[in-house]
Amino acid sequence: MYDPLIRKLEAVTDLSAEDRDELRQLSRDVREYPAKADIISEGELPDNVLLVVEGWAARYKILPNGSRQIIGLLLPGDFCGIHVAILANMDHSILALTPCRVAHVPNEQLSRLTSRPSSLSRALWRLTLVDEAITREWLLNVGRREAYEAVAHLLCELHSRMQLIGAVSERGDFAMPLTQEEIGDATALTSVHVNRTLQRLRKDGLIELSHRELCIPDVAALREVAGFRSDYLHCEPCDTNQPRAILWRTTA
Amino acid sequence: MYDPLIRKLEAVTDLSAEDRDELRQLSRDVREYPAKADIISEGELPDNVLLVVEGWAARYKILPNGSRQIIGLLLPGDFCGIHVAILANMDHSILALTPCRVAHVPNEQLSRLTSRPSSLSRALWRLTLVDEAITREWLLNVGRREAYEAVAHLLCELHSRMQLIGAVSERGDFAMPLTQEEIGDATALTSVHVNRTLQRLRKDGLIELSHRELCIPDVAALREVAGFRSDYLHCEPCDTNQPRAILWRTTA
DNA sequence: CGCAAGTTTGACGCTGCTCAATCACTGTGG
DNA sequence: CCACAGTGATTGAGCAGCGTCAAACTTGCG
Repeated sequence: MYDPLIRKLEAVTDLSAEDRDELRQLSRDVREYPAKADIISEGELPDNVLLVVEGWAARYKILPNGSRQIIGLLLPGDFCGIHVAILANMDHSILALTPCRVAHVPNEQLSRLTSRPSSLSRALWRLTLVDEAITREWLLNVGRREAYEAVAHLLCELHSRMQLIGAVSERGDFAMPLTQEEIGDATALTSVHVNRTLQRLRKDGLIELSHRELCIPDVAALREVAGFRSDYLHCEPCDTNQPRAILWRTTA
Repeated sequence: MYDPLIRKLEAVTDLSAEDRDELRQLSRDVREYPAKADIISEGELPDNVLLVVEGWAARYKILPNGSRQIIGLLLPGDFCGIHVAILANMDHSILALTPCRVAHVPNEQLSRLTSRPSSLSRALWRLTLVDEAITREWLLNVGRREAYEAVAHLLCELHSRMQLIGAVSERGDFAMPLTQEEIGDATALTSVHVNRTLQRLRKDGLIELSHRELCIPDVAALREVAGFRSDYLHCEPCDTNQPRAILWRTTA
């Protein structure tokens, strides 16, 4: 069975059969959400960690003036909040962009995996690091990149993340269900401007996008215009021979 | 002795004498950085957790085109990276904006505090939550708020954070060492436009800013124009009677 | 006193927004 | 099988917020 989380973790670490088993156990309580449904709403106090099993979701906030900012995208295999969301009320909402299947993971179950020294634990912690790095990169997108580069950068990010979970075909195309309005809310542009920007990217031969399918014929070229450097996603295997993080070790 | 971290934690939780002692022990290895010095540079692999004891610092990234985005401000009592930065290379740099005193905390020492169930551990975890919430709020600032509101919002945030560590006088003013260029790099504006925006805020009687001293005569008014809602900073004490987070508990 | 860093001001232009209409696609019910 | 509606994509015209460039001014400091 295809499991995006396992794929993602195996890209950076070796998993034992038991590890894989424990990870699969996380998805015991899977619930369905239709597109456009809120999975968690601002102010809620979630009592489960959520794991997207299938579909795309988005963290977002609404301003008093009505404009929406998407502050992160959740793809299959992504946790939302992994642990910290448990400490306090949500300060933002999470919305299903497509029909979603979301696993509700009891906190205890996940903490069993994250609170012991193991390569699995290390790999799971690394996921939160990547989430934060993505948010920081979005700040650059929204703040300092022009529309053309920003949209390109977002698409590069999605390409990398989809590739990580094995969702990119050999021809280099993948399902990209975002509407232009949603791309706009992620990059702080209007859908109108996103439209013109996408057209320019198409005209320049950098992307082929239609019917929710995105193909990037020359990834290097798109990354070049986007100024995309994949290292912030930490896709490459880490040096497990040198365990520098000892978050879990309680005795020095 | 004035300790910003202890003050910050005491705002949301009760600390025992031992807790305070352990926290003070974190600052055994304090190093000095002059203004404009990099405290950590992108690509480094820090082997200590850093804790700002005195002074202001900034996380930032530089784009190929040369523009800089400040992705977070570190005030006294703030950790940088608290734990996650240890897992991999830094994807951004940290710069001393003023002369800084920074404690270098061995990972083991901090993990001793964070890996056991206690109100102190809970409070420390909460700090990382707040850091992330701040980054998300900055996304709104940079992406969806107009310059006038964005600058106002940043100043509101700084006011709240300085108040938390007891650095705001009774008259409501505090040291705000950012230059207009730095404010610009934080809000994704140019220093020229920041200048005009600050003038407008001054003219509207919302702020008094000169000589690195900021006074907000009517906090509610400034928050109003900024659309500032302090809850994302989680300043209010949490309900310790209902310990919902059991990150540390390994047996269910 | 004189330099460096930061602030202020003005003129001008570009990127991206607004408003609004039209087109395309898909699923629905008659 | 087709008219219709709803959602999203596309296009155009006009405009405004903010950037750029450049110069003058102010302040802190050695």
